[in-house]
Amino acid sequence: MKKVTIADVAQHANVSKSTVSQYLNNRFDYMREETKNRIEESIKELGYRPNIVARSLKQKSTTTIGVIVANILHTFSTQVIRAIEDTCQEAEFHTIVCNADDDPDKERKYIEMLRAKQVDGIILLPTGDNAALYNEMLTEGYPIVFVDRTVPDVAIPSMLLDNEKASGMGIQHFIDRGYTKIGIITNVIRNVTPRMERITGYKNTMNANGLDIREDYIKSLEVSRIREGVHELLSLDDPPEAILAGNDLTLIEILKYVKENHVKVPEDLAIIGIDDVSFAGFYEPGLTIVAQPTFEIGKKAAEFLLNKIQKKEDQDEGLVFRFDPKLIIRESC
Amino acid sequence: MKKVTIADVAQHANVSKSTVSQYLNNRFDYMREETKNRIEESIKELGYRPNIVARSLKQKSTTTIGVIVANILHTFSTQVIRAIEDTCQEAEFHTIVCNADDDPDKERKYIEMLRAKQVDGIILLPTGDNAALYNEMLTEGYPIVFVDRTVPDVAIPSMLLDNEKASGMGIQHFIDRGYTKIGIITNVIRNVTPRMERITGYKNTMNANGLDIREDYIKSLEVSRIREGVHELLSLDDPPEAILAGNDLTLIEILKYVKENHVKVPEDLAIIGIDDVSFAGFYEPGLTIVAQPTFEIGKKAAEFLLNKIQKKEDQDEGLVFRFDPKLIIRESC
DNA sequence: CTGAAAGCGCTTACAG
DNA sequence: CTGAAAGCGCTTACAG
Repeated sequence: MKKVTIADVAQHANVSKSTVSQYLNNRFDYMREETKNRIEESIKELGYRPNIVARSLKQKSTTTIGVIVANILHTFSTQVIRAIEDTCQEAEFHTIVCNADDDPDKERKYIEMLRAKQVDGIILLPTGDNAALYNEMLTEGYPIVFVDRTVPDVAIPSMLLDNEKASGMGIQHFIDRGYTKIGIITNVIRNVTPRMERITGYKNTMNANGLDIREDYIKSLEVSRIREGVHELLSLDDPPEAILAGNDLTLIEILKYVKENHVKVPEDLAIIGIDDVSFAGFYEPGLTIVAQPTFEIGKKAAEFLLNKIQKKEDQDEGLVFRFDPKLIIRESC
Repeated sequence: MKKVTIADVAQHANVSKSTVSQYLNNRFDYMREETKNRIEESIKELGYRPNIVARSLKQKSTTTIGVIVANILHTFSTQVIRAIEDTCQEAEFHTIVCNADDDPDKERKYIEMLRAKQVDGIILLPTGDNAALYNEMLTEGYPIVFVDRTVPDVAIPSMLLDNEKASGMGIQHFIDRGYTKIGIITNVIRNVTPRMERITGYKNTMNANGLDIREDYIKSLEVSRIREGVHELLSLDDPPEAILAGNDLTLIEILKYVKENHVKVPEDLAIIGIDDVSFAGFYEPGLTIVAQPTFEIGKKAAEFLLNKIQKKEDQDEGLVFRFDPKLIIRESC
């Protein structure tokens, strides 16, 4: 079963390799009908399949992009990946997905590998800790876009949620329902955009409604410590009656606590989460959620990158693209 | 910012391209320390990054494998993908993941594309409807393994759950808890291994316990019709008191029905699902589940494929590898 | 210990 | 309308 190459087809069809190549690339302008048919038949007969690696080497394009996510465990990441794949699919681009696992070293390694593989561009949900490397790619003009986060002093186009608005929406909904003792829990990795902006949104909205900000109502913890955090919050003399979960993983930890301690939602504790988790609708009670437009975000990121790759012209109409969150009201508040 | 190639490094270090190539491939046996250092420095100075596409063309290996899943919406698929990626990662292989969306045409197209891209092998969660194509790859000796399903008359190695045992375990647990009126719902796409085997397991276990099999307790429906199916089941004169959900998507539909109709679990209806969904633990009540060893399955598939790719020797000690399910008892039965 | 040369399978000006 | 030739950036016998 040796590979059949373009040379075999050429020989079989009694034409030159060039002509077969023209055929493969749909340049029929100057090709006689008869030649065309002969080539077509030879291809079928020999079961020829073009070698894209060879083509890539010559054309300097692999029609493949890389996607590196900081942490694949987030619903957000998987949904964005899906959107990116769908969008690339339409443009006949392939994607290679890598999970940096919140580890900047892994991230760097993946960037190197993907570039060695000559991917035409990269979509990065950055860990944030490789600023020098990011900037290097930027100055080289290598096509890259960020998703979910921006990085200080790195002017790479970023597609991300309007995080302040997102937490603001959740908090405002609590307040509209009459809650005033409202806490927020986020999970901390590094000082990363979404978490900090969400806390800002919380504070701003509390202020705007004339409510005091109590630092002891604000918790930033590692995932493994969130349940403790909930416990501490609820053990306060004057505990919060509502909690905003900063993302899906945080929400899940809170729900685990709720189950373990037979907390009644929303009677004992109202809950709103950011990120529309799969079970929000049929969980009992249905979970009120601030959803991210994950599909739009992924789609925009992919389109932006593909544009950059395909046309050389600059399209950087902006650097930071903010997307609007959406409040989905169910029963947990 | 023109690309620096091996020729540039060679020139800069004052050696030949061959020698640089030796260096890159860690063949230091015959290289003077000094040469080595010179090359090393030149690489750093020039910021040289080898072009893997060129290497792949020459070596006829891309150190990349393709993974095509029939339907990415299943928890099973995403978990298996994760395991495959982790395993490949260790072997310095990359993966390209494609979602066939239960569409045999898409599947065929992906297989063609991946092979044109010269991936070294493919892991397929087959739709099942491309038997001719599967067999073609088999006879060509192209490295391929199946996961989750076998396909009639296609002798490709397959890693999959012991499905009969899985549903048997669930049914036996119902029976052990005193249930005798037990139904099963699966979602139907095509006549695909897991679904059919799970129904067989159901029947066998009922029989083994001296219980009659009622055909009206067995439902195979499209996802969108499952809620109706539950309704029909529970509207029977003599309705089942326990239902086994054939997979995660089915389980979710059942839970939606439960919520909409205020069914009490397990008092009104005991439930067991196959596939350990993310929320099983903190859902109220905790969901009793028959879990698949998704990580093991994915790992085994990847190892098997990589073996086949790397050593040419045949390792087909078997054709169908069955994995044991595990019952996780929580509160829904 | 190192280099010259051929070749992997394509594409692309260019010539005719 | 079609072909010969060069080249993409590597690797790999082989020669010395």
